Amino acid sequence: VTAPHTGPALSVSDAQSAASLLQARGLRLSAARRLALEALFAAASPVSAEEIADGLGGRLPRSDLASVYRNLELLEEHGLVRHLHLGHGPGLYAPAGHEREYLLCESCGETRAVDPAELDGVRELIAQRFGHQASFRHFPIVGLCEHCREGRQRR
Amino acid sequence: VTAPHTGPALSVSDAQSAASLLQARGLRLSAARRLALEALFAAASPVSAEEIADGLGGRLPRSDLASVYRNLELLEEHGLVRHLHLGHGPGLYAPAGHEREYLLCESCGETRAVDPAELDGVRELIAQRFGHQASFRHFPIVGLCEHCREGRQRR
DNA sequence: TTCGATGCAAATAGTTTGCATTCTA
DNA sequence: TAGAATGCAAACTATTTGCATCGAA
Repeated sequence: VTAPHTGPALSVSDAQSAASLLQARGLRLSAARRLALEALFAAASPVSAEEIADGLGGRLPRSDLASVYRNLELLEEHGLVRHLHLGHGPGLYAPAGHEREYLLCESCGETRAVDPAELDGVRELIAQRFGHQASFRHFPIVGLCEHCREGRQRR
Repeated sequence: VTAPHTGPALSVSDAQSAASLLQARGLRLSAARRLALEALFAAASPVSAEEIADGLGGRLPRSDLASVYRNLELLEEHGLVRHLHLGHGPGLYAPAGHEREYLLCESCGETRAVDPAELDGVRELIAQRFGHQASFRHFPIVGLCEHCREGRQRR
């Protein structure tokens, strides 16, 4: 299965309020945990556990990779974080409030993040046809981007 | 990136013709290679490298996992096989001619395989909106299946 | 002062690679 | 019989787990 978190997704918009929420739920606010939150919210796009452990390449203090994974799991269970996969390679993590869905070009590898509203028509069509309530947050829509399609137009 | 094969997908429909095609291209037809093809074509749905190495649970002779991976890579390069991912867990392999696309329920984990034609409307809408030529062969459309949606209706 | 959380090390899963040996063409 | 492919072992990447120690509440 794909979606592990138990509660609903929570839309806290910064590391500070995420931290408060954890405390309100009786969880301890350790340095490693605070760092994971800061890294997640500081990043413009989803990051890997390794990048978080490395403190986003030195911009933040580093922490242990095992703790990062443990904290990401906990944050996901609490609906503060979600993870996704874009192609192969390590899983990526984003704050739950980071509402983006993805298109991935299988030719040039480019990832395009779009606002969920842009996919509502697609979602609706899928719901009609299959009764399936779709999202492209976890896995991207794979295919050929406009540019690569053109490149293959004539032979 | 996601799609590694170089040539176009080839629609051979059985292990025998796939084997002939390999020979015609000057590749050797070893026992392990023949077995991989037989396993792939014998299976009703995509199988993992491990399942192939195990001879589909004993129905076929087993072969070495490393050779299975090497052969799958080669078969993919030759457009005879493709691989895909349904949720977490090992990658899955199918004959290139196995034209199915997938819907995955993130709640109950059920995978639904559909004929590509059923998704042409969706594909068209995505092409209009994004200029992206989509396929759901490699990653499934994740979401809530009809059944799980109902279960969440009220409450 | 007590558990929850950490850090380190080792284990696990999936996949890839090196190399001597085997076998196909 | 030459070189392609194999089998086995080791390496590698991503992730998880065990356990003694540490630290937040």
